[in-house]
Amino acid sequence: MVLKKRVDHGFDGLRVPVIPKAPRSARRRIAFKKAVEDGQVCAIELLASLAGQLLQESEGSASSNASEGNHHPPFSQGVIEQDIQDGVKPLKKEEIHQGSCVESTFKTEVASQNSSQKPLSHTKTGHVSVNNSSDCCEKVEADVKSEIFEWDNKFGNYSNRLVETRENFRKSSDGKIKNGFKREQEAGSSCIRGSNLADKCSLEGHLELYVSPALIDSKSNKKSPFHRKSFPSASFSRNGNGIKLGFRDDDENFLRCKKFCTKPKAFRSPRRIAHRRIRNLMSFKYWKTAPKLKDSELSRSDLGVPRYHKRKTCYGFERSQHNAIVKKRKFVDRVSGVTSDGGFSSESVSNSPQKGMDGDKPSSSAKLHVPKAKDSHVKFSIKSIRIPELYIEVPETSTVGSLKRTIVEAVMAILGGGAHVGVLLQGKKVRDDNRTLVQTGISCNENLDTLSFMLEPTSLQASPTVCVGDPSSQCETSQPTRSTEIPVLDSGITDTLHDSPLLTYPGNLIESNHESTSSLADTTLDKLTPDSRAIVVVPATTETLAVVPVSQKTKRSEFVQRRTRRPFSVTEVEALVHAVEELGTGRWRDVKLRAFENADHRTYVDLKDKWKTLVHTATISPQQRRGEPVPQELLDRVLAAHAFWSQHQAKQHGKHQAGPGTLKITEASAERPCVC
DNA sequence: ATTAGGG
DNA sequence: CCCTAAT
Repeated sequence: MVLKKRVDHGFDGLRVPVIPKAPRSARRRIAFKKAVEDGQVCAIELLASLAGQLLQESEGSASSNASEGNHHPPFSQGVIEQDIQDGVKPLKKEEIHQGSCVESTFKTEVASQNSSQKPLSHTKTGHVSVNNSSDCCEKVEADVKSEIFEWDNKFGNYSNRLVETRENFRKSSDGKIKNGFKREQEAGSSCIRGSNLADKCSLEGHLELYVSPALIDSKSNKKSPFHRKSFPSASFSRNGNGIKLGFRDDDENFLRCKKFCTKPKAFRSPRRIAHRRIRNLMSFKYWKTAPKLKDSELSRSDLGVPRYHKRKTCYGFERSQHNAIVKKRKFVDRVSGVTSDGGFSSESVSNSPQKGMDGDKPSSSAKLHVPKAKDSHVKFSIKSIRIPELYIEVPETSTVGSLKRTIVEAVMAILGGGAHVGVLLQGKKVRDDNRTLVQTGISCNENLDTLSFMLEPTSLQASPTVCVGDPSSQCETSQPTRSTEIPVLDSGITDTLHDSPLLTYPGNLIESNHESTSSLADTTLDKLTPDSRAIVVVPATTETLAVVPVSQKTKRSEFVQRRTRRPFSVTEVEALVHAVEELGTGRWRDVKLRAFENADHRTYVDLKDKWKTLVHTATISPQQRRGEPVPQELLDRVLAAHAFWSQHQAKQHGKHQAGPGTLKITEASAERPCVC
């Protein structure tokens, strides 16, 4: 039986990488188990990180015991609203500590199919509270309601009924809490493994937890007070009952998924969802008021990505210059510690030579050099940094140069925003930033090979990293097939990392096109350092690009730039007018087909818009008009046609029944010669 | 995927 | 041109 979990309604929020579900293969299962045991997969942490974000603002006022007043978030509505308005700042894990608690509601929906091909659906809703009331105790309680419809026999106990369970995860610790939360070291106790949330819903692939603005769903979207409020991916709104958490697995197999999505109609195509998600993430509106953004400079282009999708229609690809889009990314990573969150990681820390940088800036991936003698410095030199695969689409006619630029921009879009670097040692994430390298063990030879760095979204710092460094094993475990990277930097350029532009291209790499200024030159190491803003990593759920960098710093990425302006020529206007005269307004697709069939850069929307402006132009005085003047004759026809079609709803049916003829009669004087 | 409108 | 909502 194949199951597919559903994502919620076009959610556009921060998605936190998370809980890998128990893999199927024995081998992976073992690896998975290990991950759990190693504390790399812990529900509490996950929830905590989410909770922490909320706590950020209300930390002080949070009640100390979440188990009480279960259904009442420790935050007043007012606080939350404030939150949203001001934007939610990414929280630091350190901020989540004693005395804090958080409650969240979650909803999981699973669409599946049983042997008889009947659609199944399993919805879980519940309330989760994360409590960290003391220095050494973390507790997660969850009331879960499961509604199973035609659940598969395999899960027999859940067939056609409502199941309510209470799940408690408690983590009493013996150690101190570091960085806010300590990881569960005991397999099975409070880790996700013991959680029904994961177990029962875990299907295949990898589970992922994300926060979603509860109010933003397919329906309420428009009216949602947050609709125009814009909030960063890291923010989330809540309804009366709290944040909405969702668990879902990755779309391991899109095709398969597609198949199921057709079933429960309510289940939207994942791709669509992703698409929507991305688009929303990219929507400038949603970001401009993002919390930490100092200014609104952030332009769409900064968000570099896919809105392009929509244009990828038959008329599509109009991007003339940089018309390339990063459409999606396929994870095909079999190596590195690419995290489930799609973060990119440096795969290799190779031993590179002297060129290494000083130890003071070990920010990015690199390789260490064992300190020689007295020199207590550890030198790192980056061998390469990888990023998840970016699927780029460019017109056949684009030049190699533009392709290069496109790639550069794509990369810059990701790196430009700054990312946080996670350090992984022997497969485990080094969470304590305050420890010294020596203390951490990043100074001995033995560890060199197991040291790796991982770029991750700053805003996710507090969240657990599922996939860790020691790539070979664990990564594969939780995230088998994804992510191929584009080597951003791979060479012995190690030394340049420091003083000069991070990405030093061999000069010729980028053509001297003016636009090529898409500089890598600006990408200095600091951009990779922790202070950078945020990068939203949208798990490669579907075919969409998974990484959406978010940062005002990325001014340059013209990635998803606005299409280059292409004023309509008189000839085009003529063609448009002619077509409209015949077809009328409201049939832009036909107009497109008829008059701009081969003008890929003119979409029917463009034509419609142009018509709109033409009408306007024809309405205003000649002095007010701008741009290449349009013959008055044409404008007259525009007005005539506009007037005509305004009356006769052109909409309806085909061809020009009463079309042109009538028009000409009516507005004879200004009419164009003839149509047929 | 289109259409209709607002920005 | 862009962005969305509604079809």
